[in-house]
Amino acid sequence: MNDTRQKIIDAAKELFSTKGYAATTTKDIAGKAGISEVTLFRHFESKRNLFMVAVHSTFEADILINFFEKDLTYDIERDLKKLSGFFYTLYKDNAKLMKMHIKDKDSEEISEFSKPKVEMKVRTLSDEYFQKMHDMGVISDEPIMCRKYFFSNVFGFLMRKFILEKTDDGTDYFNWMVEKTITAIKTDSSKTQKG
Amino acid sequence: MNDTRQKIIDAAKELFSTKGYAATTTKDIAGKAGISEVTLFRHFESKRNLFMVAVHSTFEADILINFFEKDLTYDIERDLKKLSGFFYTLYKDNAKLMKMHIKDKDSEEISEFSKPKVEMKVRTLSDEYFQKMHDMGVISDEPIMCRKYFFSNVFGFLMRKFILEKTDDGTDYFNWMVEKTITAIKTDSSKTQKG
DNA sequence: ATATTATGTAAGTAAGCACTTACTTACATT
DNA sequence: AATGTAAGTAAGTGCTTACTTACATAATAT
Repeated sequence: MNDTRQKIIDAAKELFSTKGYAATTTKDIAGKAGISEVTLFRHFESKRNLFMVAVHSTFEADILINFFEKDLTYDIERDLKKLSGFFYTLYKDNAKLMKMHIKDKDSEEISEFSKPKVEMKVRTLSDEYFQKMHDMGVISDEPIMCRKYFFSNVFGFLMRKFILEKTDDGTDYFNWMVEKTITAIKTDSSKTQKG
Repeated sequence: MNDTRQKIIDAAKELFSTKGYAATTTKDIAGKAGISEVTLFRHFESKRNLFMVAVHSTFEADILINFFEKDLTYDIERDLKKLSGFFYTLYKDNAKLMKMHIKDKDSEEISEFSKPKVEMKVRTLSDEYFQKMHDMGVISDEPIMCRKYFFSNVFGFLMRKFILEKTDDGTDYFNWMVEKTITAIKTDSSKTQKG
C-alpha cells in the first residue's frame, strides 16, 4: 500500500539527512521503516531513485511565492516580519532536507538534484520588493544590498538553529533580530558612515 | 619522509571536506596524494585515524584569542571590523574543515571530534567585550543579544560564501554588511520599536 | 660496502554494500 | 475454489571497501 511507501520515504529522509547519502544503507532504511529490504526495492528501483523521491517529495515553497504575489502590504515592517516567519517555518519543517542538501552537494552521485528554481524566484520577487521600497523612499541604501542583508541575517540564524542545532537561539532572539535588521535596513548607511 | 605524510593529509582534507567521510575511500586519497594505498596505511593506522589527524592539524584560532587579549581598543567600530576580518580569514582558510564538520557531525563514527573549546573561549571573551561596551554606554541593548547579532550576521555571510559557495557575495558587500551591523548594534532598539 | 629506511607492486582477505532470485505467507477479490 | 496483491525470508551475486602480507627497489646513513 501507499503506507509502506511513505514509511520508507520517511525513514530515508531521516537517515539521509543525518548520516548523508553514502553512509546510509538500504538495510538501515528498511530497518528504520520496519519493512524488509526486498520490499524497499520493490517500491523503488534503486537507492538513488529513493533518494530523489525523498528529496522531491519535501520541499514546498508555494507559501512564499503566494505571499509575494498576494499578501504584500508594502508596510515594510509587517511584510518582512511575515516573510521571516515563513522562512522560519520552512527551515524548521525542512531542516532535514537542508542538511541533506549541504551534506551531499559535492557528491558526484547526487549533484544534479536541485531547488534553484524556487530560490531564483524568491530572489527575483524580493528584489522587486526592495526596489519598490527604495522608490517609495522607505529605504535609502541599494535595494540589492538590503535584500542580501535581510536574507543573510535570517539565514544565518536559521542555519545555526536548524542545521548546526545550536540550542541557545530561541524565537525571542529571532524576533528581536528581525526587528533590528528591519530598523537597520530603514536606516541610511551614508549618514552614519565613519563619524 | 614527512613530505609523504603531509601529501596524504592534504589530499585527505580535500576529499573528506568535499565528499564527506563515508564517501571518501583510502584509494581516492592515495591517488590524489600520488602515493600508493599501502604507503597510506604505513603512515596512518586506519582511515579513521587519518581523519582525526587531518582534522586536528588544521584549526588554529590563536589569532582570535590573541586579538581579544592584546589588541582591543574599545573603539567598537574598529574592534568589530578587525574581528570580522579575522573571522573572514579563518573561514576562508578553514572552509574545508568547516564543511567536513557539518557533513559528518551526525556520523557515529566521527562525532567526538571537536573544536568547542575555542568556540566557548571566543564566546566568553566577546561577551565580556559587549558587556564593557554596554557599561560604557556605547550600546543600549542587552549585550548578549548584541553579541549574537554581530556573530550570526557575520556567520551567515561566511556560511553562504564558503560552505554553500554562493558566488555573488563579495568583500564589498561583506564590509558594507559589517558596518551596517555595527551601526545597528549602536542603535537602541527600544527607541525604534513599533512606532 | 652494507644495513636501514621509505617507498612501490601485486595479491589477497574478510566484511559490507546495492541489488536479485526463488520461494512463502496472508489476505482480498472474483 | 482460483487468482491477485503486498508483503516476508533466506540465500546469493558481483562489486567495493578497509586493511594486510610478501617481496622488490632505490636512496640514505653508517
